This record gives sequence, C-alpha cells and structure tokens, in this order.
Amino acid sequence: MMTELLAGLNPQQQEAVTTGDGPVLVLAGPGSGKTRVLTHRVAYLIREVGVYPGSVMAVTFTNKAANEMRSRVESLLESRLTGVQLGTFHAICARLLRRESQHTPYTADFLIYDRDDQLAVIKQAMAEAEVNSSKMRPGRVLGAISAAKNELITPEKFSAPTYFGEVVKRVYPRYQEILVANNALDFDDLLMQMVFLLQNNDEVRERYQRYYEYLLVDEFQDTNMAQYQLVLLLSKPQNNVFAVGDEDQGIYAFRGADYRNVMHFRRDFPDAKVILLEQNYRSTQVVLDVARAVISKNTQRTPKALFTERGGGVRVTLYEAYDEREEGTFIVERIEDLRREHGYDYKDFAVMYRTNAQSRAIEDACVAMNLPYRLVGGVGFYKRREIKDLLAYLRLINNANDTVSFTRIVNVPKRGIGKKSIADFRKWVAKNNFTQELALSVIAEGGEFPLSGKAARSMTEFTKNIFAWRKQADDGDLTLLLDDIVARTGFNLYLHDISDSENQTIERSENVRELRGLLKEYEGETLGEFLAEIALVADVDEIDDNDDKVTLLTLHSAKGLEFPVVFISGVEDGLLPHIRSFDDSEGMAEERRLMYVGVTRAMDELYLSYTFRRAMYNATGGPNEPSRFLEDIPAHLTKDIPPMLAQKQNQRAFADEISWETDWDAPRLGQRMRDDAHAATPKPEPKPTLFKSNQRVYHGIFGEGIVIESKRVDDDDEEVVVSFAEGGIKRLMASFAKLTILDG
DNA sequence: GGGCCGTCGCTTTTT
DNA sequence: GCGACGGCCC
Repeated sequence: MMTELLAGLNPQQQEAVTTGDGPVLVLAGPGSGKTRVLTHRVAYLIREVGVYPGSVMAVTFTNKAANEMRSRVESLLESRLTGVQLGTFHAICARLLRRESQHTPYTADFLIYDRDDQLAVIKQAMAEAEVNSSKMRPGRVLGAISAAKNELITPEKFSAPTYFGEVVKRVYPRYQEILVANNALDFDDLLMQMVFLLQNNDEVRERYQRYYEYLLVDEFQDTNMAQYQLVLLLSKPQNNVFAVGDEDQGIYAFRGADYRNVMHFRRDFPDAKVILLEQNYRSTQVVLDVARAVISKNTQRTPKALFTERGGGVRVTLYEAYDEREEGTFIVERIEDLRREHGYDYKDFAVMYRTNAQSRAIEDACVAMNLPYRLVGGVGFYKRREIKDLLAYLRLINNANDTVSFTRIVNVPKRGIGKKSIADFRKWVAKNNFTQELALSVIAEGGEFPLSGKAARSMTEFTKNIFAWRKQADDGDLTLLLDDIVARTGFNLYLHDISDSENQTIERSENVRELRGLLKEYEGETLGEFLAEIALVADVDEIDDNDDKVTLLTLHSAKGLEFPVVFISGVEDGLLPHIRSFDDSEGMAEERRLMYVGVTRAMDELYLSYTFRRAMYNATGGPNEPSRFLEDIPAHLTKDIPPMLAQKQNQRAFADEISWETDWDAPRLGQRMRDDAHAATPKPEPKPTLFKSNQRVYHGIFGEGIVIESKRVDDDDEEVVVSFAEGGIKRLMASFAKLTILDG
C-alpha cells in the first residue's frame, strides 16, 4: 500500500521518497529522518514503481547502517530483500572487483590489507627503494600515497616538488608492485581500482551502468574524489542518483573526503531536484540551539532553519573537572543518578571524546563503579596481537603469496627462523624469480633452498604445515583448522610467553576462543569468504543495540547514531578543537562540525565537560583552557557557567573592548585576530593580587590546590578561585581562608 | 638466532 | 606509559 509507505512522513520526506526519475539531492539536517527517507524510498521503488531490486544500489556509511537499512526495508516490504546492492563504498567495490577480477590485476580471492599490513608493505618498499625509514616516517609516506590514491593519482602520474615528494615518488611504485604481487588491495585501492576498471573497460562500465538503474548514496558530504567519480560513472546514463547529505556533518577531510561534493553535485547535475529536510525529530529545542550556536560560526555553509516540535528541554550542563579522573567520576555518577531518577537504561547513554586515548579515564571510572560499558574502537578485537597472528596463518593458508602474513608468522611462535634466514629466503625467491607460493611449495616438497641446520628443518616443517592446512581448509571445517594450527604451533605456550601476567594469558586465550566462535558462525563458507568479510568490519558495526551498556566512542564514530543522554568529554582548547587544527581554518571548521555532530546526537540531555588539567603520556598537563566553542553557547541554554569558562568569557569581553578602542584610533587587525585566535591575553589588574593563577596553595581543610584566578574585591581583600585536588573547585575570600602559598 | 634492555616517539579522527 | 625498534651480549 502506497499510503502505508508514506504514513508518518512529513511533506518534504514524502516528496523525497516519491520523486520520480532523475537526480535528487536531499539536504538533511541531523535527526531529520534521512534514514527513514532512504529506506522508504528503496521500498517505494521496489513496490510502487516496480523496480527490479537487483537494479538498486544503496551506499551507506557503515556496514551497521547497511544492515539496519536492510531489515527496515524488509519489514516495510514484509519480505526478504534480495538482490539490492547494499553496503559501504568499500564493501560494494570489493564485491564488484571480485566478480570482475579477470579484468583486474588481482584474482577473485584477493586480500584486503589494513593499516598495519600497509605499514609492513611500506617498510619493505622503503627498504627496497633504499629510503632510510628511520629518517622518513613510514606512516607519513603511507599517508601521502593514500592521499594520492584518493585523488586517483597512479604511481606513474605522481609528482610532488619537494624532497619528501621525491621520496614518495620512489616508494609508491614499489609499494603498489608488492600489493599486486601479494594479490592484495588496500582500502584506497578498493575505490581507485574500481574507478579505473569502469573508466578503462567499456564493456564492464556499460554493463554496470545499464544494470544499476537506481543509485542511492547516504552521507554524501563524506565522499572523497574516488567515491564521487564512482557515483558519476555508475549513475549514467539514467542519472537516477539520490544523494543525501549535510555539509555541516562533514568530518572526514583527513581521509580525502570533501564536503563540497554536495555543491559539486549541484554543478554536475544542474537539473537535480533539491529537497530540504529541516524538521528535527530527535532533539529538544535546547540541544538544537546549542548545535546552531556552534555551527553558525562556520562561514562556508548554507544556513538551515532546523526546528523541532520538542520545544524547551533541559538546559545543557557544563562541568569543570579538576582532571580526567574527576571528569570520569562525574560522568559515571551522573549516569547512575539519571538512571535512578528518570528510569533510563545504560544503553541510553553515550560518552564521546575527540581522541581514543581519552577513553581510558572514562573506562577506569566505569570499572571502579561497576558500570557496564562497551568501548567502540580503540584497540579492537582484530588488532590484538594473538588474533592478528592467527589471522595471518589463515591468510597465508588462503594465499601463499601473502608476504606480509608470511613475514609475520614464519617465526611466530619461535621456531628458529631468524632475520638472516628470512633475508636469505627472500634473496633466493627474488634470484629465481619465484612467486612466494612457488618457493614455499619447492621447500615443502624437499627441493633445494639456501637455509641449513635448524632453520632449514623448521622451514620445511612450516611449509609442509601450510599446505596441509590448505587441504584442511578446502575440506570446509574452519574451527577444526584453527584447532590444528593452535595445537601444531604450540600456540598456547606462546600465549603464555608473550603475556606479562597469568590474567593476560587467560585474556588472550579467551580471544582465541572468541575467534573460534566467530569461525563457527561462518560454517559453510570458505576460508576466503570469511577473510573477505572480516576485512571490512568497522568498530561501529559491532554495536549490539540490545546490550544494556553505556557506549564509549569517538565523535567520529558517533555519526549517524543517537542517544537520549550524551556526554561530550574533554571540551578543551587543544583537544576540541584539536591543537593540530589551530593554524588551519579549514581544520578549525571541521572541528566545529565534529562538535556539531556530537551535540546533535543527543535526544534529551547534553553534558559538556572539560578539565583543568589532563594527563598526557605520563606528565600531568594543564592548565587547560575551556574550548573556545563553549564561549559560543548563549548563557540561557546552559545551567551554571563554571569558573574557568566564566573567566575566559570575561577576558574575551575585555579583550574585545580593548581592540575595539584600538580600532577607533588605528585599525590593528593583526592584533585583533591574534586575540580572537587565543582569546587569553592576561587580564591587567589595577593592583597586583597576592594570589596568582597556577600557584600551588595549601588549605587546612581542602588540602593542596592550584589557583585558577584571583580578583581584588577591595584594597585589602581578594577573591581566590582554587581548584583542589580532592575537594574540587572553591571560591574563597583571602581574608577568611587560610591559604598558604606553596610555590609559584 | 634469541633475549634483554634502553631509547624514542607518540595521538587526532577511520573504511 | 607503552609499544616499536635497535644494539648488545649470550
């Protein structure tokens, strides 16, 4: 029923769902129901327009979003959804490249290398190109190559007029050769090779252009050039492309995404119908107003009139903590309070942060107070050492040409094949022009090779095992295969050797058991299929919404999600906005968008917290400045304004006055811009105060603390704001409180 | 060849 | 505070 598909949709959403053929651009604010629009449109196309499901391609930002979309469309259609090409750009490209592998330099069972694998290849390539990897950081070189690939620049076309660029130019071709020889693609290759396949092979391009009649792309603001080219290529000739995005939520510029692709779309499809979704169904008015206050300072954007019918709402809480430990405790305690008082479940809460490192303090607080939580990202399951080792076994068994996996495990667990032996083996392979697979089979079958003694015996046994395991993999029982690998390599003993404690050994064994369980889930599929599927799993994909746990995640991972109560921690200058963006206005704009994304995840309540000092590595940092973004939030939207933020606002007002007066005389824009950028010029005092910022002081009851500020109230008294390590932040009159200056 | 120990650099953010 | 890496000694 048509009415059923449109029930509960507002007029703009209905229009988006039912618009006929041709390009459509949906500019969708946060919480405006874009997921609903996408799912309803897919269902509408299939059921009302009669489109064949196989001719629909729908691109989502995460696998999780793809799964959700699938199940929602299925419940709308009341039937299984088969045939629709649904997934992330990366997953879809991997699927198509496997299908068309005969037209690519790879075979259908190619591997997908993650960042660690890539770094291993980069190091090998740098060594072979005779680049000193201690001088030239492999990570930087990899970054440059990745950026080039996102711009569809091949090794031959690569050029950069700097010394660093010259180095990259030498490494890039070698890097790419190794990948091809290993039958492996990196994440960027998935997109780039797909674009090249479509560009260079008329038959394939025309076949897919004909086949995929309807293209839907979510999170369009986070597409990069390669992805945009894919959209342009695949949408022809019908131009039935339905792009949904929000320039204000573009947060992936660092991996080549360009939010201006939203505008490019209007340029490249001038007849595109543009639909605005401005009604927010998620957040309270207060939350939306805070979001607007933050984002409206960005200049390069289309202003939107976001509105909600959820008028009012609880004011936002700003919280100033002494350090990250106190911040963690505050958050955890508040979660327990809200749960008790308002009946929230744990899964209704999210704690967000700018950098993964911040999660540790929050986790510690959760553990200390026995609060169930789930950590998204960080050191994920697939990044654990023991899991990477075992996966390397599985990968090498699946593809004996995988040099990265071979190097990782040829001597893991230790079997007496050291650096020298590996180097000799490599030389031998190169001299004879062998593939790695051929070389390994020569050794397994007892042929001549240059090692001797224990190394030779171990190598022979290792290669024999690899081929025996391959047979076992072909027989289909992957859990049995894993058991055999663990048994024959003495893996459990190895787990003990690499662990610092008995607990760690147990933890690692549990991880191995978890991997075994995972393999069981893939019963009936081949080893290749298993490896292909786990390669593109993102951390967010793992979130199980039924688990009643608090979610800890980065602001980046939070995109597309929503929670009744959101805590954003570490809202400090240097963290959010991150210090690496200070000197770059594009970067600063992106930090604002990041904050905007975080704020707009909140449905009911929002907490923004910052610390006075935050431990970095092992040293205690600080004093920190509250984020400049906090200054943009009007006071009527917040509960109390904590002392450091209040002080900063006063300073800003004072500095603005000064520079306004200066403008009166002679314009000093430079000065003014510096003030705006740092906003923390020290406030001149009419009479010097006894206590000064950053002094260490001692109080009889509260103990040791740090002076945040001191204000003279009259000639012989001053008001001192002190942050005590134990007692929190206190406002004291110098004449009453017996404060001793410890130093400073 | 393996193990131990000191140094260094590190953190944005991720498919 | 931690992991990667290089140097040194057995």
